[in-house]
Amino acid sequence: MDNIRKYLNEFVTQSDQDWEIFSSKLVRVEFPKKSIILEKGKREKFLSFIAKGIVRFNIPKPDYDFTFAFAFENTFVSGYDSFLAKTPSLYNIEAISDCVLWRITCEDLETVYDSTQIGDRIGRKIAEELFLKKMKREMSLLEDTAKKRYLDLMSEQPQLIKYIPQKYLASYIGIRPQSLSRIRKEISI
Amino acid sequence: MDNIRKYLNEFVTQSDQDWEIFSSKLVRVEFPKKSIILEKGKREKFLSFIAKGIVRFNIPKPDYDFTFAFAFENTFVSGYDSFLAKTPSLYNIEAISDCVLWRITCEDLETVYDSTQIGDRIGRKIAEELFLKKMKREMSLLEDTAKKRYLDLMSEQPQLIKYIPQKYLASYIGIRPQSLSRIRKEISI
DNA sequence: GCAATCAATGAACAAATGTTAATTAAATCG
DNA sequence: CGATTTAATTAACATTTGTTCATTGATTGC
Repeated sequence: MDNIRKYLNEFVTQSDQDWEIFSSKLVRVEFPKKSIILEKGKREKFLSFIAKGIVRFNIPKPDYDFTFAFAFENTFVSGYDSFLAKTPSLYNIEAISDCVLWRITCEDLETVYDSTQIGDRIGRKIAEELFLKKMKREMSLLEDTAKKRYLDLMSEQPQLIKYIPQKYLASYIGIRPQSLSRIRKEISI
Repeated sequence: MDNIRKYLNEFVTQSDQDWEIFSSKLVRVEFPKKSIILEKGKREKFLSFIAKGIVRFNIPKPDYDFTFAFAFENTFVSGYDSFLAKTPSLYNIEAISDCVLWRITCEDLETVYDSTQIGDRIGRKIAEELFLKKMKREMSLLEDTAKKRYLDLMSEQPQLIKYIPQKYLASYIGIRPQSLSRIRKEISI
């Protein structure tokens, strides 16, 4: 749990008391590789901190499985839209590798928001952080070619390329696996 | 200013006292069509509510002008990344039509965050709202064709098509103006 | 370890979008 | 209004990505 506090401290300093209120709600859960952490159609009930592992956000479709995002160790993950709007999730969240999560329920988080000085601020900072990430991604999706997105991903997260199957990477980049193969071939030449 | 309070009330009910603290900081500013509200390279100092008009987010480039987002009446607008991280803005914000904004400075907003019960909650809700929008957009950019994005935009915001030059719409959709012309031609047939 | 399954590659052709350049239409400004 | 500038359209060709299908490579589970 120390990592969670460390992560939060980058955003905002909390009193020991507030941290106690928050951390007492956290529950440790393990998910084996390929298990589904959040199922499409169900409502997200948790905000989770990834202590170990990698997850993907995906929409299973008749023709193919659409992966649009990843989340990595030492970050928060949630079906945030479902969580916030209390609507059924539009996507799955799936463990790519064996994962360890620390989770807090929606209701408990509301309690934290209401009963601590700092709850809303943490929530604000997390939402702000998520927004900035999506904004960068929006620009990349509009401006860059698939090849550039792949090269960027390689240089920014080289270790991930090893653990994430290429078909998921391809989907994330916005192309088909065959096209990613083609790009990889070009690059290596 | 009533519209601002109305907008905020959809997120969170505020006490009259909190509203007074917040609204007393708001300053009305007009921007004529084509004027620059936030200049690339400068730091965003305001959170603004659009009382009237439409703005676009753009990056001016040697070869062409890249528009990646719009903001409309009765929503908040800001160079939020620059605002939050206190870094130079990566883009311009420009008035597409004559605009009326109500602005609060970064510093005043911090004061509101610190001196009201509700400041962080408003900030959280705004950031959450922005994040959800970007998430929907991410999926659309990955999944949909340019034609589908154009048709969606037409059905969701039909009035906008009238006011926003097509070259900006094309950029927003992720294609060149020539390609948008081609798509429009196909559709009308 | 082997069979079965799934992932990655490769090639040929189709579809979508980009690029360039010319033409027409619309907006702006005196 | 008329002249000038800017925006939108069109067309021809180039490039990128998608689609289909076959083949090879890697994993999984018994």
